[in-house]
Amino acid sequence: MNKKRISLKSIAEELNISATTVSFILNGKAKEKHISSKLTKKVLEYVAEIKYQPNQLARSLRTGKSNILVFMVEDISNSFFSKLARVIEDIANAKGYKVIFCSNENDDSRSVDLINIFSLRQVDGFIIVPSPGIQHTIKKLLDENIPVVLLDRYFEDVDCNIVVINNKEASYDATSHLIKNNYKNIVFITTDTQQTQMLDRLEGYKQAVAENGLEPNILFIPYNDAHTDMGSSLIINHIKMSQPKDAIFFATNYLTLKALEAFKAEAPELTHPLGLVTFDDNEFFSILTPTITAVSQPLVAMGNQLMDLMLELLKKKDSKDAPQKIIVDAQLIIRDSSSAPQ
Amino acid sequence: MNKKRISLKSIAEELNISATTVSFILNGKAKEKHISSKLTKKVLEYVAEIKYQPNQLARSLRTGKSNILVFMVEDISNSFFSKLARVIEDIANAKGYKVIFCSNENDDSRSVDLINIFSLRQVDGFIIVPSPGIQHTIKKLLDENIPVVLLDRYFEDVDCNIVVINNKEASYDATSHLIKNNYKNIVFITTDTQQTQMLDRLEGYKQAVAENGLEPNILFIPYNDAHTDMGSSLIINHIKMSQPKDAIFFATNYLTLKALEAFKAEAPELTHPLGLVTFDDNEFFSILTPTITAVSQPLVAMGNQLMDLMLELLKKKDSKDAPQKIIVDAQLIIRDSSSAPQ
DNA sequence: CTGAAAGCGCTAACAT
DNA sequence: ATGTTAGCGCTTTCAG
Repeated sequence: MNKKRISLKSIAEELNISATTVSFILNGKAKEKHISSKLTKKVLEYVAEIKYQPNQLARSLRTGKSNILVFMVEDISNSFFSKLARVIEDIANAKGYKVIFCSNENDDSRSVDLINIFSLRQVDGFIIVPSPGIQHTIKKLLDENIPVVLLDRYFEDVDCNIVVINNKEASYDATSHLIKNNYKNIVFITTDTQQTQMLDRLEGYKQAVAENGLEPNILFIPYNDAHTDMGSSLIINHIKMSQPKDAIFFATNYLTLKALEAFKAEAPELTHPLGLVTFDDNEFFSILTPTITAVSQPLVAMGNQLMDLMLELLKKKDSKDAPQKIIVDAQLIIRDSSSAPQ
Repeated sequence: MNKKRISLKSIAEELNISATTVSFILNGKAKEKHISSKLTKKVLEYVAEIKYQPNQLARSLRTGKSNILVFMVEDISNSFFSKLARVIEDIANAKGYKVIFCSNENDDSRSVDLINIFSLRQVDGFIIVPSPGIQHTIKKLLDENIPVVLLDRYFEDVDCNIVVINNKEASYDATSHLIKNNYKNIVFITTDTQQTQMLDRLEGYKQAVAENGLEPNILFIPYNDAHTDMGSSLIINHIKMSQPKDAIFFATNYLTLKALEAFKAEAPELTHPLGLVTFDDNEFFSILTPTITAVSQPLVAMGNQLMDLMLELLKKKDSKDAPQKIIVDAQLIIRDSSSAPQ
């Protein structure tokens, strides 16, 4: 049993040629380097026989490329992000890239740590759902000419490639839909983060309400309460106080989940007459009673756009083209929860 | 602006000492190597000032360690796996490891490809939800003394560390629960894969049914149909044919989802009188009508056990201790869907 | 107490 | 048409 790890060198020795030649052949430069086709064939066959696979680490160290991408999201266990992760993973794999996923919890220091750590590993590119205050870190990446695409939200003052949905319009449409169905007091429940996606959704809601001569009714849940029972309590209390109990528009999926859980457990009498619309579709929404109307973000389209952009950046890393802002249209999926009240 | 990338060497030059000394200090070997505390302090301060961070790739190439773990699951967008991923990610990060997630789709060649690719990147350890036929690849990893922990399912003929739940008992208990609640014709719906977790669940069901003098009623869905409409049709047809329409026990979460979708859309009249129990809990089960009884796999406990094992393996990679088989108890969460029929 | 030097495995100018 | 050589940035043995 040959214990010696196979390497370029060991192959070269075995075949009595130089490592360079082997390297050229393996990297498809045989033609270009005028290496005889017999030798090429011989090497290829030998390599196939012993199933040699080059050490990627050494290669990366030398070339500066790792063929690894980072996909940093708020929370990989959130179904929106995990579904999207799957789309991206598949595209990346097909193109020879591996993907590292990580969750930043919308926390700046966590984001910065993760970005630093992966930069040191010579990651080739970043797809990032940025936490509120990491403009500086993003800029640093851009300055170093590292491919970055921002997802879901962005910074006005950072000139970066981004893929987002038309949050404001989608929110406007969803609100208008409720209004058209005769709801008058639409509570908009959102978080208190000052990030673009949430502000745009709020804006769309406000505009639709104003245009129809209605009063806005907005509940801000502190971000840190949103995943806790504190969040549910705030929601339930607010709804109990609202007159008339009419409709709710949730600005993001985890608020919806928290609220539905709480309604079911503690105030089932509230949920029945309420109109409900939420951002982010979920496979369970068509099974719930009533089925839930949702603003669906087109995962596959977004994943494709994201990777198209990224692959382009990866190709021509040098050229400083103007960054692109890609806006994907969300779709309102109308189900029972938003039908006109009796 | 100093364009020169900072490296150990550049620091050494700047400070007029050797790279060796810097390396020792940075790796906490100052004491051990009897380096003067003044020098140590000076270096540490300088390094902090210029925010030097060592190139991990070079370090990995030299040491053979990457501080990266792979977590390979069937499908990262499946909520069971993405929730677990989150638990593992957090523990790993706290211990200085990064995690690469990937989905093998329960496909052997995909699994083998992924494992190979990551081996070449000197990944430190693998947590794997194995596809049916990769014993050989797992054995190869073990032979090379690479830390591997199998999750959810395993191979009888591979001597590997594993973390699983008590599938058979959990399944037996869930079936018994239905029987106790007076269900007589319990359809067990599973996939046709021959993997341990599914076989054990089937076994538990059979045993409970047999002990109570009932007839087993088993529906095998081909794995490749399970995520498609073909799967739903098979289920609906089978239930329509079953007399009496009584109860269903789903052996895995995606079957449940598919079936619930289909029932809601095409045969709402069926679902009402049926008793339902499923493997794998979901946050939406307590919101559905009726709420769904589920065998809950304790994610946090599993994640902890998994990482305990992995970290132990990582520490003493040499010693060939007997592999451990850790069995975590699942919990039956009783909700409305399994209450006694009227 | 500190440094020189070898080497992890690969790539790519620069020979020849 | 193929080989020599010099690194990529780090760790670690061995010498002093």
